[in-house]
Amino acid sequence: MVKDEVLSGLILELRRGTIVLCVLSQLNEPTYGYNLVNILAEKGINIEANTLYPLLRRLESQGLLESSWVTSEAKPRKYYVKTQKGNEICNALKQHWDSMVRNIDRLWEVDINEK
Amino acid sequence: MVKDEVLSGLILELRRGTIVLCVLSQLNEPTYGYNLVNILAEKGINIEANTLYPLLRRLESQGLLESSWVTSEAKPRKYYVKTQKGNEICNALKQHWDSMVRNIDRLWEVDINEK
DNA sequence: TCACATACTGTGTAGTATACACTATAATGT
DNA sequence: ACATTATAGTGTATACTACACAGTATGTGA
Repeated sequence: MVKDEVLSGLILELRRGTIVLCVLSQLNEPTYGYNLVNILAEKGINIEANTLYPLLRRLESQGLLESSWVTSEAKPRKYYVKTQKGNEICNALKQHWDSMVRNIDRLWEVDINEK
Repeated sequence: MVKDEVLSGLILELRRGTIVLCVLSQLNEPTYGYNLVNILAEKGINIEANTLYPLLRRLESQGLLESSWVTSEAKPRKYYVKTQKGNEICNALKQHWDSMVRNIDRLWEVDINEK
């Protein structure tokens, strides 16, 4: 069905951008990528590991996250955590998100003054 | 400030994808592009005309919209309206949007069972 | 009548991001 | 031994938005 293809493309686009918001929201505590995938999945947000890794690196290069390797555990893991800048941006982004959500909801309200 | 550049980039990405939803939501009645820009702007959603036009064409090529030129008025205008398929997809997308919004909201809830 | 703003649609290009397939390795369970 | 899971990484194709630019017609003020 072609309809489904179009729809899933649009859904893909919808998710886009929100992923950063999701990731940032969870990184108050140092967390490694693989774990983050699971945390988000539990909360209904599915993101592929190989989509997440480049994202984490990008956010780090933008100064929103900082990372450190921990080798004392069984497997070497790279822990990421929000920087102060990351925190500020996360908050600003969330605020923007909330207002976007309100605006979009309003689009479905019936306009009483129509015409 | 570099922070603002990063932030506006992320906001850009956040908007992305939602634009289709916004546009579809308003096309129950035949409307032309320029007018649609104004309608959305009134409702707090700003989109450049030259961003909208390619989008309308794309949605038409995907079968979600259909268009017709109206030349009887002062200026020739191209009116777009949702097709039935467009309507179905719009509804499905909105449903998906709502559940995404709920999931994301939940990310900010404090987890009582933490640890 | 000239200039300019505004209404209206269109196109081309660059930047950037996600998805997905693939590589790689070590531990753990069977 | 072998399969699976845990863990991180890279490269490429695809697709979209933003933005600058093009182009026409109408109305308006000087």
